Amino acid sequence: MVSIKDIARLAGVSASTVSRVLNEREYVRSEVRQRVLDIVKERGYVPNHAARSMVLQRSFTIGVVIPYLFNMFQRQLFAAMEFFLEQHGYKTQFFFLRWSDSSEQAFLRRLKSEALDGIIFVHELDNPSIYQYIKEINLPVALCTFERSEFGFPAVHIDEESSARLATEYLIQHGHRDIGLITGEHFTFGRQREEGYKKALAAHGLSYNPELTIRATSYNPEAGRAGMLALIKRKQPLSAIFAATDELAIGAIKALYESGLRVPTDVSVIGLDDIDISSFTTPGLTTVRQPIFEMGKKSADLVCDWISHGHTTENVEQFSTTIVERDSVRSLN
Amino acid sequence: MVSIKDIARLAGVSASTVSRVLNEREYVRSEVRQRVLDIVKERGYVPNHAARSMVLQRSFTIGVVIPYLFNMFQRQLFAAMEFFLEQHGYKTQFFFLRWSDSSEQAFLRRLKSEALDGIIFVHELDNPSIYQYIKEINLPVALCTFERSEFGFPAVHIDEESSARLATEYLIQHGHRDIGLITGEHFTFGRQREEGYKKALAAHGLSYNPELTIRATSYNPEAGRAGMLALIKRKQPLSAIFAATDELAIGAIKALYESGLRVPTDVSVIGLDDIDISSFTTPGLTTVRQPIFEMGKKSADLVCDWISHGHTTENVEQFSTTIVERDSVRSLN
DNA sequence: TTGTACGCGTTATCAT
DNA sequence: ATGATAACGCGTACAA
Repeated sequence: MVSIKDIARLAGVSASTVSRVLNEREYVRSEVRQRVLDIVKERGYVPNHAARSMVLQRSFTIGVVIPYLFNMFQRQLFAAMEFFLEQHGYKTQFFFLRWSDSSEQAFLRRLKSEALDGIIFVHELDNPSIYQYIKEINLPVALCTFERSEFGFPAVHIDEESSARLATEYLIQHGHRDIGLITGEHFTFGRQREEGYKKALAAHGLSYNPELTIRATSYNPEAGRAGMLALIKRKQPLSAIFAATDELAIGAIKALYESGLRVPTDVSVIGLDDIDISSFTTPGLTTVRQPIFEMGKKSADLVCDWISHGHTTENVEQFSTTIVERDSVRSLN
Repeated sequence: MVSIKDIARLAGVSASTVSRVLNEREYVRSEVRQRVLDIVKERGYVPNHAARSMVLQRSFTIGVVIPYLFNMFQRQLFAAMEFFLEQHGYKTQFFFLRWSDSSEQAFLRRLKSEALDGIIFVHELDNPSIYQYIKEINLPVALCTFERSEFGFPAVHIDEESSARLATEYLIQHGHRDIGLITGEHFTFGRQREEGYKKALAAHGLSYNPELTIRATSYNPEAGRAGMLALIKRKQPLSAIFAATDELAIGAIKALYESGLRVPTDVSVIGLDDIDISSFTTPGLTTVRQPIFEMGKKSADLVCDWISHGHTTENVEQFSTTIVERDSVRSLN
């Protein structure tokens, strides 16, 4: 492997000079600069990453913490992040976290040993001690799709409750009264979306029927399918379903068809997220859109800003959501 | 940041001893060992990654090269890889490649500066010079979902042609004669799957109608939808479609419904890959299954084996594929 | 404008 | 069984 010393020797200068050239500092005669550059190119020299991070005490790496079984929504999110992080000059290191304490502990160890320059959380942690640790060492961080105001971290998110309310009210406005909910028991957003559903009901004088709520252990299609099947078994009057995520909705639609119920003829379904695949389901899924790409960009910007300009408090950005009308909701009016 | 020297000082020993304890080498009195371990734990010391890689000349990192817009099949694949790579003690560094030469050049630069211990390609490269470079520096590598026998790299893949033939013959066995193909113009596997389709036709005395073939610019649902729409416009007799990937199939089904055609009543559809979502489409997608998880594991094993035991030639593993019967194909018999 | 010397945190080698 | 020292490749303060 060719090192800075090799280049220096070849160019007849010292390593410091090569370093100066490479880092575009002043005080280098332009003819020397050119000679060095030529040799660098000729030999295909590239600075060693480990050595740089050691002396600079920086890793040029930003960690992105995501669930091990990331869903399609998160997939779109972190593809966007990686893209913008690279534009900012950072490598992206993904941390796939399982929903367990030991997994979080392992993450903490890796965190310490890798000297990350910053972190983006796309995954809400169970254990607040990790947030606490990050705050203590003052590590630049941004939260994406949730927030924790008690730590004062920059965050980008949507108003979960209002978005869920938007979805539920769409159903109500289309004449639905017996509206079921499929959400998940984990994560704050699942509870917030449930809350939005209840508020929509209350605001329109509809009573909340606990028999119509399913709290799944996960947010994927399989959980949606199982949840819907369980809901059907309860034999409550039901004309529409609000699924807290699009993946849940996709599973619910599947279960409905398996049970001989057509969507939206017999039961209407609305989701929340607007993942890629939602426009390709049959029927197309009516849902509430989160601006995924923009949120990914913004969270990348937030960490990078913190790294270069220091932490400016009060930068929690709330993105707005909109209804995307497709074909999974029938109007009863 | 607490370093090995701090621990040494605190324990009243030298840094070498701490290092020996941490790396579980012999020649350390057990009482000293215990004292060091206690302090390490108390201070939460974790070895610095950059320093280790510098002295060991290893990064403990394996690069995984995937398309920037990875599909759901690849997503499942590299989640599996990350899992097994971590078990082998390696970090995973993802390289999202765009389909362009400049993107490949940028990859080459990163490759040099990061001193990877190995690479897994889940993405076939356009430019053979990169494979050439890797071969020259003898960097451990494994190919996943394709192979390049001219370089003698270990690889795991399926028999693309036979798998496509399997899918097409399934259609033929169910009485279909007018069978369309939607594949992609990029990547070897797209052409191989086309070849399998043609061979199946020929083997059963069916003539190949070029009007029934669509070569999309991509392999995602949107491309499948556009391809199917174009195919319908040609107004050829058509009772079934072989889509070269499940994502293509999902888009094709969508287009069919949009055009007032029902699946499988009017047109049957079969895919290839068996991605997660395929069991949740309506109707459930009949397809050919690639053993995704096993392939991810095997390719991780292959690089790790090369790293630890050197390159054993002739380790190209071909996984077999099987038909997964769901509801998107109608029997005409 | 350029070179020398040192240090970043760790491990391996050699001496004790 | 343990410690001192050199080395990995780079950036920077300081000397020249």
